[in-house]
Amino acid sequence: MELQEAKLKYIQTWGSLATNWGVNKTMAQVHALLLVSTKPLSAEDIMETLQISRGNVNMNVRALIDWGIVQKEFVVGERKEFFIAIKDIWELFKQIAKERKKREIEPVIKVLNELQDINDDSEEGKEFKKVLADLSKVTTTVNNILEKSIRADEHWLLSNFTKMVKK
Amino acid sequence: MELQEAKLKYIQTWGSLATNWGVNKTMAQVHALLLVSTKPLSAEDIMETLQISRGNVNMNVRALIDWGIVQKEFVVGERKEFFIAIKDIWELFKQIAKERKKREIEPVIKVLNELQDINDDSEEGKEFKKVLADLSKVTTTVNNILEKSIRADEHWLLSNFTKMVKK
DNA sequence: TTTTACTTTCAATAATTATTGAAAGTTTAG
DNA sequence: CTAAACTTTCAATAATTATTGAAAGTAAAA
Repeated sequence: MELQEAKLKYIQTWGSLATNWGVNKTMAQVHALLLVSTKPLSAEDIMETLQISRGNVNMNVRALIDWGIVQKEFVVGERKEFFIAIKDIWELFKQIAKERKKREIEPVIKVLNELQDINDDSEEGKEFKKVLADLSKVTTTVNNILEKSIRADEHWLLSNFTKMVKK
Repeated sequence: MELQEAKLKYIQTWGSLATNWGVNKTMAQVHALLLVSTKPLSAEDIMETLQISRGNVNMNVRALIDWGIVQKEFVVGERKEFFIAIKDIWELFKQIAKERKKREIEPVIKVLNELQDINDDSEEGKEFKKVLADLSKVTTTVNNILEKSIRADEHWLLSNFTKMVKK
């Protein structure tokens, strides 16, 4: 397979996989494009390669910057902005873990806590409390693992994960 | 807070949280409803409680069964079908892990493997191969953890997770 | 200051995804 | 067998989400 062909295939595929996990297709493609680009890209570069509008590029690049996985970069002699993606994949993994924790896990923990105090001692009430408590336990455990992963360095992560899997 | 109020709030909240992670709102609500119900529910029960159509109930219950987290149950003397959700939260967690692994992680690994053999020894080619290799490494590691978790019993999971977090 | 080169915003529109509900299909009872 | 009680399907429609593109905003250059 040729390099350019492989890159395009990667970008396309990443986009369609993303939709399976509820991620905007274009956002995934922009990220994939920046990830495999050897040089910083401008909004125009992205527009051309992905055949999308200026507004769309702006929105999605902004979202990626919000996720902390893309950064602005200034090129000497150029007035416009360029963008690059974090290339260190473990760093990328940690950054995504951090954001998902904040956006997805923490709100769940908050809600579960709010629901805890129920004034009901019936059998049904007890069962409901049990379900809530169990959900809390799993969620908190997942949260703690993410927390730890985010703070860890690559070596710790790999060795722990590997240890876990081997045992 | 009263029990019924809390249950409804839980069902509602679960639905809106779900949309943040790309899960169909109704599907999440149906699951939440079955999870906190002390008895099996019929399609009609679900229709009434969530105020949705028969077709919608059928589609979403089917999807939940597909995910392996809801089961059909037959009630003596009743002709129609009833549904119950897996109540063991660790079992639920494992089942979801299993399905996500199959639906989301494995396709990624497949694509990354397909892209590996590129005929290009330029600097750019090497960099692209490096990105692919790194993506493979992270994905495979995550896959292995899920694999192990799925096969583990609750005690193993908890103790390992806890150990991991404490260290 | 004015012009130029850009970025951002957002109402309109397109594309996608979810939902309805009635008709068709299936199974059990009589 | 036929009728009744149920489940499933799916075309039509509603709701949601993504995208466009032109206008407004901003900042550097002249």
